[in-house]
Amino acid sequence: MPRLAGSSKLLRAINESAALAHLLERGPLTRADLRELTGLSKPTISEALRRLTDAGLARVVGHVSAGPGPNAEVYAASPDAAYAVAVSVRDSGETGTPSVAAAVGDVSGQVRARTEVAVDFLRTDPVAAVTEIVERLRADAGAPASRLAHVQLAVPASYDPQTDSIHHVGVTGGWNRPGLVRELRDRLGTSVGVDNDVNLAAVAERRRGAARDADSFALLWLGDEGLGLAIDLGGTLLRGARGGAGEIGYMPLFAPDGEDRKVDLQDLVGGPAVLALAAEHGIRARTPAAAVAAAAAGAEDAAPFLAALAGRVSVGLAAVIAVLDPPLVVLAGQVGRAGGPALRDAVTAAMARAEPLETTIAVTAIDDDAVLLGALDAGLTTVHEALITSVHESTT
Amino acid sequence: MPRLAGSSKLLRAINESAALAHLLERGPLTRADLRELTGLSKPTISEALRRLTDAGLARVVGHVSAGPGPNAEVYAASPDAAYAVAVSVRDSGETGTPSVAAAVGDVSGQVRARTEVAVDFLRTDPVAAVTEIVERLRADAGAPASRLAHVQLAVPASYDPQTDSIHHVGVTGGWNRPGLVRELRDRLGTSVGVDNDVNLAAVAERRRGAARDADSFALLWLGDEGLGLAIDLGGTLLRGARGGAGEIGYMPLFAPDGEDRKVDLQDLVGGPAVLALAAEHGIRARTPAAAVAAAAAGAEDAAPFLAALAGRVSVGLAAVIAVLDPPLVVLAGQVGRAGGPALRDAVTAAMARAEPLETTIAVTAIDDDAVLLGALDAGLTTVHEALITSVHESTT
DNA sequence: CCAACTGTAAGTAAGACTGACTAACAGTTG
DNA sequence: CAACTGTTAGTCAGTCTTACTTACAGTTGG
Repeated sequence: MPRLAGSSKLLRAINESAALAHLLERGPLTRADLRELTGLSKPTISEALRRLTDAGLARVVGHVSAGPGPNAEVYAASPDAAYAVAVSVRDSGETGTPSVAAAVGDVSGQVRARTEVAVDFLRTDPVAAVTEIVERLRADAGAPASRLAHVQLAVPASYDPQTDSIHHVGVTGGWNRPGLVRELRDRLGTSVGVDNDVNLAAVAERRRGAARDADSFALLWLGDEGLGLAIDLGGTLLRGARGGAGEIGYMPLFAPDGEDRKVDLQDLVGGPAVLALAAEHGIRARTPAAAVAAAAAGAEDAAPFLAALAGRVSVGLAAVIAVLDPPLVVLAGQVGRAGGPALRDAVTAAMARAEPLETTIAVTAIDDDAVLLGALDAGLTTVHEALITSVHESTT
Repeated sequence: MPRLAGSSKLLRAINESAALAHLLERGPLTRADLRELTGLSKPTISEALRRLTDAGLARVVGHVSAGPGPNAEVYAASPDAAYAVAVSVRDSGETGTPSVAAAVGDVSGQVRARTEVAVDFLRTDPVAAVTEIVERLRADAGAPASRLAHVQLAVPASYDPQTDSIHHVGVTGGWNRPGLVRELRDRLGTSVGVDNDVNLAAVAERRRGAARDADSFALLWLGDEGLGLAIDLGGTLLRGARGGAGEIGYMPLFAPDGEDRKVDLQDLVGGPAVLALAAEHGIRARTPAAAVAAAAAGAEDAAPFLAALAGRVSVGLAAVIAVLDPPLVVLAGQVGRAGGPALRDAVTAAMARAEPLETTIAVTAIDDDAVLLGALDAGLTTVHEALITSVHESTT
């Protein structure tokens, strides 16, 4: 419910925003398309487009001929109206120094530059490191600093916006000092978003992956190291009170007549546990993902291993399904992806044994770096919204 | 993001809606108040109020004198602009016939009539029974049929709007035939909402109970019979794919070295389980709630019983907290209410043992029929929204 | 094969209409 | 008398409708 009120200026702002929003969401459109979409008259659409072009937010990108008559001009949101940078920070194995992946995208969604570097956060301050990477990448993409609108960080941790601090950091170094994000914001001069890496992978999954048509879904991340859960409810991510939703790695499991064994889900399906389980079944590999990939590819005696793994996964999923009842669960992460359809079928079978299953299980459909792409998607969405509301305000 | 566009008519509609929305949410207001809230000018506010009054949606309810000058007129949304009826269907024990509670409320939130009857749904068709109750109650309240805008049903079951069917019904009779709600809608000639009783209790808890100031919260319903979970995320209830979110009674519990014992949460904290646990500790009572009430009141040897019960409750809550991370959990239902602060403290202690607890545990603050009141709150909210959008449309 | 013609659609210009704002004012009350 | 409520009059902003100009595609005739 918009509790909005105002005079004719508001009207112009609304109409102009609507036009821009359609251009951003649906791509290039003619005046006639916009007329159809907004229900506005020809002169009004013309006026709105004129103002948007003057403001540098839209431009003519071509002409289209549809039968007799003059060719209609095709308008699109200017790709270089604004840029977003995504930075994905991750622990690259227990020994290696953390690696940072980053990408710049423009308003049209195009990736304009991309990089990956190793950073030792024990010796480098996160703020300095991130600032430098962002600046270099922006320069590489040829984007003017004034057009850099948003920086989206992905961290293997949870972020609590209320206290502005990052918790459960899986990365070494000064990441968990409070106020870090504010500092970054000040240094970069842009808005800065921080989110859990698994949450951002879910964003990518919704945009371009297996969850494209899902109403809601849960994404279970089975990584080489940790595991995590992202919950997408109709396109909105559930983050929890302190950004701690989906921290199911720490979910204590119930031991019925229980001497407290303190078993949690991480002990069952975390990377080391998967490796150990594989070894028990005679499958040896360097990483959990490799072990699962071998099994999925049909190594001898693979079926029992996959079944055992699927059984463990289903334990965690049972809780998720009982609480949330998502129509779709996507398996992702290095291990999830490696498992492919074989793991998916095993999990489906394991779940069906416990209860009549009405939840679809799917495997991630993203081959690239899901976290980085998701962060970019999220960042660009933020930029889109900022542009739309900026139209609102500039007209005031 | 409003993808709204239009001409001056839209402007009028927006402004008028905004005025009505404020009247509905904040209660009686003067023109000056509305000017402040909407930012509109005096003539515009006057015009909007004139139109709302003409449409029977608002009226002058008094005058207020604030210093010199004429006394300002105080406007309020007409209480009798529309009515909502809430109907709560529940199983009253295993032997008794189901009981139905119902109430009529007006736009101002006032309860105008209320009733409670026993209905044998084995012999009476649900549609006929509900229609009759609604009609009688409406007549009792002196509300004209044309003004009855919405009927909200509360059922001890989950409702799947996609298939228009009610699942897991705890009530006997023809409740689970598909299309029932559509039928009811046709018969009553109003919009009809159906929701799980625990969800609706959560609505009441948010409006007038322990969760009034919470950002989000989970409500754990410990009833004399079943248990349930409602999840409120910033004022929106999470319902799940097929209305099955929060069906944690069926959550299978993990047995570590598991011969499948098929233990679920219902077996641990369902009514019979609570009664049995009480008996083990030498506490005998007719209902689970009575047992817990006795313990909370300080019956001898009560502490170990409460601790054991709290331990079981914490098993279920651990899963909820791991998945959702709510800032607040409210214990409700007959057993939860009976437990009072004693149970709350016991659960808090049990939870703190498992992990550093950042979640507040509270006891319901609603003494009346939470489900019925919540259904009425939900119904009236629907009515408010309908009124606001009707203003939008009537101006078109 | 080319040139002119015809019908259709894109975009613009002009005038009418709607709604909100400002400013001034009449009426009330402490 | 001063301050405040609510109305009236006039103005301004923005969109709509209608009519017009211009451009293009396809067709027809030499």
